[in-house]
Amino acid sequence: MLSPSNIHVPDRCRTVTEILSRVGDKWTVQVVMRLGGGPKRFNELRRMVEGVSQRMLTLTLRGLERDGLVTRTVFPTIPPRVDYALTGLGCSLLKTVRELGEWAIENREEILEARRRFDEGESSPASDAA
Amino acid sequence: MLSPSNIHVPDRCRTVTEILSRVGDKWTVQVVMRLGGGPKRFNELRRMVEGVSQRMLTLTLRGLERDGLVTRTVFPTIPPRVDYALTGLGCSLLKTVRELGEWAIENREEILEARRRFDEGESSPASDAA
DNA sequence: CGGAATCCTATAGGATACTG
DNA sequence: CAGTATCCTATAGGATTCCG
Repeated sequence: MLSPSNIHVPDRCRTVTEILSRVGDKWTVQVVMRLGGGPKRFNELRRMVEGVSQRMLTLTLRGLERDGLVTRTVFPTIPPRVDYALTGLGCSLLKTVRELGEWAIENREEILEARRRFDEGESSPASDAA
Repeated sequence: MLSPSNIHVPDRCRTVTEILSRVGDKWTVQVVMRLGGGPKRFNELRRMVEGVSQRMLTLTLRGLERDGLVTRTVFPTIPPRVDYALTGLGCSLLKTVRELGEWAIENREEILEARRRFDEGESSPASDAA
């Protein structure tokens, strides 16, 4: 159904870019990954993600909810309780994102080494011209 | 070799987050995808990516080069010519990123519809309480 | 507990002008 | 052509305070 991914369709590019900018933000992926372990409460997530501010967790979850990636369930108890869980769509995203994560882990060392080499070359640019 | 991806290793999380923040920036993915079609010159890329400023293209390419994802080849001619090409590492990233792209394309409509529903519900929050 | 609102700063990134 | 340098603005996002 899809045409081969190596042809350039502007509309698709925009789609991909748009989705990636959501996925690429500072917290979305981490939140999705934690939710991969099952539904979580707000502060539970807050503790798990570590480093996220309350504000950003709220915004991140709102965005995910808006895109149909997580559900938000309110229990009108006192104190209130709110559960967040991945939808089917969210699970499929998690799966894909995990693959990117695997790539990152597998190639971490190679990237870090390339980075070291690059930074070395930058600091002494005349060394190889001799 | 890798432990299952469903256990939480802080170090890995940081790696994934770090890599994703590179991939998730505004231009990296688009540049990598265009380079998937073979080596490109600077202004050639500039025209293909469409919307990218010269400054950001430079920064994006520098970042990719630093991480060992693209090579930069200078031909000391006049006018100068510089070719950018994916490395093996860059190709493997492209492959993974394309999968995320496929996901985005496949689920585009579902996401957009979820978004519409969400925005509707927000604008008339009392409608379902009746 | 689970937010919303406000304030403030750091950074991303665009536009422009200059250079080898 | 392929950058670099500078300036400027918009946005992301942290810290804090208040609320049901």
